[in-house]
Amino acid sequence: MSCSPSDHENTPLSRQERKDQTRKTLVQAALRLMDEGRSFTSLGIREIAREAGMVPNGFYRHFRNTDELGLSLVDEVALTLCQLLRQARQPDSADTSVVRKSVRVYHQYVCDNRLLFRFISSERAGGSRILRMAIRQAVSHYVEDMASDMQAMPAYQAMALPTLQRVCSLIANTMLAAAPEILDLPVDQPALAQSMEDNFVEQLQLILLGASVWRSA
Amino acid sequence: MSCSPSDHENTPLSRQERKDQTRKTLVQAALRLMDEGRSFTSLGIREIAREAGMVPNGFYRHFRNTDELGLSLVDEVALTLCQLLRQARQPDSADTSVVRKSVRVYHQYVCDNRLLFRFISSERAGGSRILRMAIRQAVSHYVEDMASDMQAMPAYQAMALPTLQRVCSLIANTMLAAAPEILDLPVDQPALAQSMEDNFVEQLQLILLGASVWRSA
DNA sequence: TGTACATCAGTGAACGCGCGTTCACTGATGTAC
DNA sequence: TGTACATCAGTGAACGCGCGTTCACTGATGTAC
Repeated sequence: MSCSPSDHENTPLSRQERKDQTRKTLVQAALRLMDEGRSFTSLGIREIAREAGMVPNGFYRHFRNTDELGLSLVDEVALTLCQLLRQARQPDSADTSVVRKSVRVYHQYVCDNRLLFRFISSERAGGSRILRMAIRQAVSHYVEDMASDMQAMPAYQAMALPTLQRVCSLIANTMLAAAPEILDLPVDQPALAQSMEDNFVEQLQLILLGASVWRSA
Repeated sequence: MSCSPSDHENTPLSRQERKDQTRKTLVQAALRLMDEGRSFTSLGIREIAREAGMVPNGFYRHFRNTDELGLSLVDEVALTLCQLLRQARQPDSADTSVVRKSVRVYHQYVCDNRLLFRFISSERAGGSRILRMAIRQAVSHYVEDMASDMQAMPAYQAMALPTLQRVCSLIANTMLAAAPEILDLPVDQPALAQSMEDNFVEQLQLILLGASVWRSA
């Protein structure tokens, strides 16, 4: 009857913990449906619940409607972008190999967070205005963080913050525009991936080059 | 009983002309629905027909399903981008005022083609893979045309075509990323529009500056 | 030119189905004593 | 610790409604003679 220590680690989840878990299941179900070629505004409560393995009205225990689930998705976006930034805190110059390394890290990160990047890409300019604005704000926040990170680097200390933010905004746009292309890459054509990477690297280098000249102009 | 010359100009449309006209009405109806915050994949045959003022099954006289209508939309996108390029054929240097003028032309163009730019923006990375690919191809074509246009200019003649295409791709990305922001601008805040324009101008200048240094490097 | 027939864009009614939402419920978890 | 009660995440059935799709139709336009 009494619980062994191992039981304490596995089974006895509190009611709240179970609820949070189910909520996450619903959010993931929505992401999975979108990965199958659906847009957020086309998702229905019944199909999300079904994908999550629940009865239709179970949805209402967690969200009042799909918009509310959408905002929960944006929270996850903000978190993911924040982690991406932390992961990219190493590069500190416009040096060729560093940019290439960053591009590879980003590529991997997009693949690892495939569902979420599909969501960001498609809903950043998508149908729902609320979601669009929320994602835009998350991206803005990401850009600001990136800019203050860069300002701490020796190479960019002379640059005015607004200019740096503009540069970071350009970089973020370029990155986000690359995401759907990365996700649509056919798995059996590594040459295509390579040429896309080269292209991506050169575009970023061009931006950084422009920035360095701008700074000294 | 006989037709006057003025009648010849107005009324006597052929069956095919009437059909084409109805088809356009359906396409415009779909665009209007998307402008109201709907994504393409969430559009239904019945509501498109309703918005176009037809009986539900009238849709089938023009398209087999919504995807077929989508491809028709992409055709219009290609056409619109082509016109945009023609309209922007004047600027021929990275000179400040020219970039600003181009940005203003673009801004106006996006507003004039509001519905179509909403569609491009939201479906470029949207749910339907077919549509995504089709739009991407239209944009690629636009980028190539822009690149060969620029290559004819004295300032860019020394630049290799692949590099120019990369630059144009960056410009196109920046432009397309700006479109939804332009469309979401509140009408009563001209200051916001101004700061967005300034930002947009500086980003393009930075790209062109990077390109000019790249070329001579 | 006039007539007889073919075509076919758009109509109106009907179908089966999945949708969002509601309701009363069940039974495990949490709380008070 | 044990008992009695409250809470509430998830269930199952039911509702009215709009959906996609089909069918036979109408009547104006187009064509052949």
